[in-house]
This record gives sequence, C-alpha cells and structure tokens, in this order.
Amino acid sequence: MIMVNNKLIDVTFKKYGLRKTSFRKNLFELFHNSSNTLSAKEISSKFSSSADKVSIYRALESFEKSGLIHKVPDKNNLLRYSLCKSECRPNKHAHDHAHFLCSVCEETFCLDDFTLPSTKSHNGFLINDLKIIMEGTCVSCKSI
Amino acid sequence: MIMVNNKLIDVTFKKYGLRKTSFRKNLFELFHNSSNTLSAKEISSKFSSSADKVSIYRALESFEKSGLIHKVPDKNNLLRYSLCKSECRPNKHAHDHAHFLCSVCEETFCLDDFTLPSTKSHNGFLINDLKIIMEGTCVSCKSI
DNA sequence: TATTAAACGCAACTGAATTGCGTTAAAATT
DNA sequence: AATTTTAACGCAATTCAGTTGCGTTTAATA
Ligand SMILES: [Mn+2]
Ligand SMILES: [Mn+2]
Ligand SMILES: [Zn+2]
Ligand SMILES: [Zn+2]
Repeated sequence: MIMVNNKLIDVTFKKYGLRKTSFRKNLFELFHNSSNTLSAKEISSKFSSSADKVSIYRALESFEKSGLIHKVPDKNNLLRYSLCKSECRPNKHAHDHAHFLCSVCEETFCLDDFTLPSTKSHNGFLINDLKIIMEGTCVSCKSI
Repeated sequence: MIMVNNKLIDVTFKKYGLRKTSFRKNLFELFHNSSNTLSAKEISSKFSSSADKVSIYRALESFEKSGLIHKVPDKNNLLRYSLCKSECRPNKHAHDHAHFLCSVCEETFCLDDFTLPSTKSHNGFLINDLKIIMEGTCVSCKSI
C-alpha cells in the first residue's frame, strides 16, 4: 500500500516530530496521494474499517498540531483536512493559496497561483490567517 | 419585547413570505438588534428556554431559505447565522462580504465593507461563489 | 533487552442537529 | 364570523460526528 517512498516518510515524520506507526504512515500517504481534501469518514472508508475512528481523529489532531495538515471548511460542517505546503509549522500555517470546490465532481483543487490579499488588519480586526474558498465548475467538468 | 416597529415586521415578513408567529417575530427582532452573528444555543438563551430548540432550528432554516438570514462560518463548526442585506432572495444570497472568526472570543463577525474580488473565472475554473474567511483577534478582544 | 511514553482500540459518552407525530394557531376560504 | 386548510409548534426519541476513559500495544531510547 505504501506508494510514497520511505525516504519521504522518514524526512517528513522527522521534520514534524511524528511517530512512524503503520497507521499514521498510511494516513500520510493517503493525504499525499489525494488531490482532494479528506473528512474522517472518507478516511475511514479508505482504510475499510481497519482503523478505529478514534485513532483517525487523534491522528488528524496530531498532524494538524504539527503543521502537516490544516483544517478546510466543509459544506456540511464536518471536520475536513488538507495537506499543508512544506512551509507550514505548528505556529504558522501558511495557507497562501485558494481552494476550489467543484460542484459537479466534488473534487477539491488548490489554486496555488491565486494570490490572497495580504491585509494584516481591517477596521481594528487583526488578521492572522485568511482563507479563500471558491465553489463552481472545474475545468474538466466545464467541458462535459 | 418588540423594539422593531410592527411596520418593518409586516413589510419584511410579507417580502420574504414568512408567517407572523410571535416566536418568529421575536426571532427576527433578535437578529435585527444583534450586532454579531447568532448560533441556535445563543438564540435559545436569549429566549430563556421559552422557545423549543426544534422551533429555533426550523425557523432558522425557514429564514435562510427565504433569504432573510445567511449561514456564517463558526469556530466550533456550529450552525451560525446573520441577517442578510436587503438584496438577498431565496435563489440569490448576495454574500459580498468577508467573515472574521475571533480566536479569543470565538465569535464570528461580518465584515460588510470588506468586499470580495468579483472574479468569475480563474484558469478555466468557473467561480459561482467565493468566500473569504479570516481568523485573528477582533476589535474588543485586542484591547483586553 | 529493558524502560518509557506515545499511539491504539474498544466502549461509553456528549451534544448539536434531525425526525416523527400529535397539537396549536395563522392564513385563506366560505 | 365560522370553517377549512396548512404551516408552525412542542415534546420525545433518534442520529451521528466527535470526545473521553482506560487498559493494552507498539515505537522510540537508553
Ligand atoms: Mn490546500
Ligand atoms: Mn455575513
Ligand atoms: Zn469538477
Ligand atoms: Zn473576539
């Protein structure tokens, strides 16, 4: 099942201070090979119930705290996560890109070249983090 | 308890096709007099348990469908709503503003004067809806 | 190899949100 | 004004994402 090479796992887990348990390695791989964002339920189904849901939630929390993944807003208010860019750290998630949700195929796309406004404050509100979430029709679904 | 004049209630409820029950009139008033957004729990406490939570949820759903209120993001993934601008209709919620989540008080604020980019496409992606969600410290929490 | 500390897995729990259904009240019709 | 119709109400029961407790296993380390 491991398609991501072990070197990358070693480097990544060392960098983020994570234990290399078989489940967490597989979970990392799942994120790494997913173009779309993931909910706990989706993760569970990918593991075909071989992973306990509590382990999933705790791993997600741990990954998020380390700066490996970040929360993404979800239409149905579920917890949903996506792999971070390599610049992310526990104290600073660098979400310097917009996310696009296709209403047709339900895929999520990272629009890396969509530059975010770099505003740091607005009317006295101090902005630490800014997310842009788009909804619409993706390139491939448009032409169907 | 009614501070919003009855004329406004009449006009608004007619405009949005809503029944004038005493609870829903009070709920509308609550939204009208609130500077910040509201969750079901917060609404419940304002009514000091005189309104059933099911009625609250159903009223919120009904208000939202009519275009009177809109969902806003919440720090703890709760359902949270805010009064819409007068331009909103069932089929077209004009969410032309950004939302701000305070990490300290966990409130959500509508930044009505932070207008969203009106981009309709990007690299072939057709954008129907665009959301900006900011996180940071709100005005009041900043000065504590 | 032994120690220790984090991760796992199972069951039980929590709490926001939903559903069912009989009752009440607003609006429409007569 | 009285009747019919239909939406809203209220209570109980349910659902389900997410959490907590705790004993066991496994990875890191010494
Ligand atoms: Mn992303
Ligand atoms: Mn708003
Ligand atoms: Zn698509
Ligand atoms: Zn605040």
